[in-house]
This record gives sequence, structure tokens and C-alpha cells, in this order.
Amino acid sequence: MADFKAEYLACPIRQVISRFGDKWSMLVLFMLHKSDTGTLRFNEIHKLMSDCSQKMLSQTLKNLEHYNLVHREVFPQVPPKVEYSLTETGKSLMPSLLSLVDWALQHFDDVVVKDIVRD
Amino acid sequence: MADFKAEYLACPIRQVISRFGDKWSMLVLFMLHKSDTGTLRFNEIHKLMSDCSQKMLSQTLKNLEHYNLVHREVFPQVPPKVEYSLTETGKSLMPSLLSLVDWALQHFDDVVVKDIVRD
DNA sequence: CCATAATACTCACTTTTAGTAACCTTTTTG
DNA sequence: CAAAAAGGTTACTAAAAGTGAGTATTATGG
Repeated sequence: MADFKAEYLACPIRQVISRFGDKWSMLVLFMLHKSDTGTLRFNEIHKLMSDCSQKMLSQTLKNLEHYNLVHREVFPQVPPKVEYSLTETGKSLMPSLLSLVDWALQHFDDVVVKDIVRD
Repeated sequence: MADFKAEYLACPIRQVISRFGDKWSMLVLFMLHKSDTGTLRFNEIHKLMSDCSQKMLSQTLKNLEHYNLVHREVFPQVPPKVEYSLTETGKSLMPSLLSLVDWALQHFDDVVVKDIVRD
């Protein structure tokens, strides 16, 4: 039983979900991926994801930086400039993430439309 | 601006995350996928995911049923028997989900191990 | 020369969501 | 006659997320 628990707690999908399975992380990664230059500034991301508060965006970026999916570069200017980009590890996640996006596109009608229509 | 907002709100990855990007949904789908028979009973899932409360498991299963990813079959017995399985839509999500699991396995060390060691 | 703007945040507070532990139902078993 | 079994629900508490205002520094406009 204890062995099972240890195995379960180490379950990779559980580990991933507990770290990046929140409301905003994947979306930030996706936005950075879609960016032409590969980089985005704080307020650019915020404009792209207008329903994510500054506070949550800040927390999300910190978290992604901590887990080495996102690189943060500060330019010592006034007003400040901070650029975010995907790390190599972050880039390596993209095929899987895009696969999920494809699924979402293909099954949008099955799953999502009824809710949107209801609004 | 309003146009952008509409497009953003319809963004498929956003739609998917808002519905199945919670703490337990993907894990339930994965457990049903791994099951030999393709079906699991409520308490079987609960034993497999012992840190998910009955309440949250119940909510998660209802949600997954609502979005047609999971099928719920009640057998009129006492004590009751309820079997859960993936629908065709649910099954169609598995390749993408498994791709994410693969990534998690490959990058476990990069991302996760430092946290586990810290505990 | 004082107000405003720009950027990338943080802080205090409220609301929403998740977690905990107890309870419910019916019937069989000890 | 009490306990167990399955699949939940309910009331309560804790944690997380959302909201709106505020912070720092410097340049620009009137």
C-alpha cells in the first residue's frame, strides 16, 4: 500500500499536472510559442490574455521560470523592460501541447459548443 | 479589441484547459485508459487516486460525463454498482494525453526532481 | 515645475474553489 | 442487532484565485 502510494505520487502525469496544470501556465507557453520573435514582454502577454490578472500572470511566470520552462531577461532601463521566452525544455513541451490544441480544434463541437451556445 | 477578445475567448486550448485542466480530470482519464477492462468503479478510481477526495472525484466524474469524455453506467443492485469508462471522444484524447505523459517522463529530471529532493 | 505616462510588478481584501470529516441509502452478513 | 458495503452528499474549513489600488523610477507635456 505504501509502495503503491509512492509510485502513484511519482506518477509523471500527476507531477506535470500539479506544476503546469493550472489555469494559465499552458496558455502562457502557447502565447510565447506563437510569438513571431519568440519573446514577449509582461504587458504584451497580459494584453494577449486579458482575463488573467497581473497578479496571476506574475505568479505563473515565476512558476514557469522556476521549473525552467521560461527564460526571464531584465533590461536595466526606465521604464523597465523584461522579456520572456521559452527555454529549450519549454520548447520541448510544445509538440505535446500542440497535439492537445489539435485535439481541441477537432473536438470543439463535441465538447465545447453546447456551453458557448448556452451563454 | 472586442473582436480580438472574442477570438481569444474561443481559443481552443483555453476552452480545453477551462474544462479539463483541473487537478483531477486528466488523471481520471489516464486511469480509465490504463485499466485492463476499460472500466473502473467509483471506489476503484478512488483507491487509485487516494489523495482525491470522494467529493472531488464525484465532481470530476460528473464534469467528464457532462462533456462526453466519460460514460457512466449504473447497475441496479444493492449495494450499488456504477462503472465508468471512456467514450469515443475520451479515447480520442488519449494520444495527446499520452504524448504529454511521455514528455513528463523524459523531462522528469529537468523539471521535477529538484522539488522531490527538497521534500 | 507639477501632473501624467510608461512598465512591471506587489499588497490587502473579497470571492471562488478545493479539501475534510461526517452522514445517507438499502440490503446482506456475522 | 450491529456492522459492512457502494456511491455518493452535506456542512464546514482552508487554500487559491480574482479585484482594485498602490509602488518605483524617469521622461515628457503644458
